[in-house]
Amino acid sequence: MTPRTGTEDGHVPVPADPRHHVADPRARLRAAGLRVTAPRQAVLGVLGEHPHSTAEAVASAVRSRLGSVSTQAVYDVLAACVDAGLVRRIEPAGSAARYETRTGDNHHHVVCRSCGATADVDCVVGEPPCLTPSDAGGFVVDEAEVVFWGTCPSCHAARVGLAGPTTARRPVTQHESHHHEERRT
Amino acid sequence: MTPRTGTEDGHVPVPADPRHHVADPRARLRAAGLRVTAPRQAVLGVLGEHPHSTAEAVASAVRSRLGSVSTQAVYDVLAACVDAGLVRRIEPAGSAARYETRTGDNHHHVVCRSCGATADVDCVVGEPPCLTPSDAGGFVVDEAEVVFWGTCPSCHAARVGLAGPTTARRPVTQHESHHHEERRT
DNA sequence: CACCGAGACTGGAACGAGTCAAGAAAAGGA
DNA sequence: TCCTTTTCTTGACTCGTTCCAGTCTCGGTG
Repeated sequence: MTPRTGTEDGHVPVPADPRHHVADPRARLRAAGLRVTAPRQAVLGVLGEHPHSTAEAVASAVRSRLGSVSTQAVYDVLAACVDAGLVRRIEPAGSAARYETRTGDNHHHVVCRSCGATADVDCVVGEPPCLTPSDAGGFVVDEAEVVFWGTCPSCHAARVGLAGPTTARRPVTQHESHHHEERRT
Repeated sequence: MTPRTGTEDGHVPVPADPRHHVADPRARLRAAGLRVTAPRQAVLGVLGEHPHSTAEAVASAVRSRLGSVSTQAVYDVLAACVDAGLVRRIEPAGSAARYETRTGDNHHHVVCRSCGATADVDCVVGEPPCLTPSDAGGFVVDEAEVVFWGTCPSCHAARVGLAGPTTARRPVTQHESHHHEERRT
């Protein structure tokens, strides 16, 4: 994800989007039976603009809107929203958890190995083929989660035209984010 | 840290032999060009017997064989083996990393939501259908990782016993009960 | 429209899983 | 065997996240 610096404009004028995906946070909170508070609206707003943000990224974005919000509050809000089904939490290996407001459809993700950028991928072949493992060893499966690993456009470009010095790119992944796998082109 | 130029790249992948996870640890280590040490043999041995173990589980199992081995040594060994392609590391959301000796084939996993038990699942429809997302948003994808979430046989039985059928699909990500382990395909 | 209680936030400490660094101990080729 | 290289031991430390206890506030009620 790209935590751009300039953080949004104070309020979202309901851009008349197709679904209520990007609808007014207030409305969604109410609909979910959750209290409407500033931190919650802010969190939903931020996530709407920057999907796949980490808790910390959300926290700082929220702070830049509201002034000061405790980290704990952000975690609480996120947890509450996840519980209520307003937010989905994904946890790609080797990085902190990321959150997004697109719920309901079981879409998947592509994650960049080098910078951690994440993008949505609609369900693979149209229908969920992955939902039926040939043999689940007796498990009762209720969800299939797919993560595609690869290289995002910009990292790929950087790598191809490389020879470039260590221009401080965005070291998004602090933990071991490089599982050198390759093979299989 | 971005995987900048080279540094620790260029490891020589071991010719993946499907039977490797049954072979003598010593032989495998040699074949991979790694030194043969007691901790390493023990780690591979343990993983052979208990696939999908966490680092901590491996550590304690190894200790019960060798007496005393530092946690750090276990992490080092695991990392070395992963690098050499002798061990694969998986990291299901909400639990610590797990390791297995079955490498080479890109198989997937089923994870039990309530106890964390993990089992292998052979690639879904025979061939990897998941490897080709319809639209990867410009990403260059090189691997697809699939995790099936559900309930393992014993947890399922337990649940059915005292409540209605599995209807509640809530994210049970609490620290799962310990040492509830595997079952093979 | 002030009141009140469950449910939100605050701040700080605590935790689990891993990583880093420096030195002691071995593995194995010469 | 000796010596170099790699591995193991200790122990401090980071990160992301959670737990706790106290304070504040949303929003339903009198």
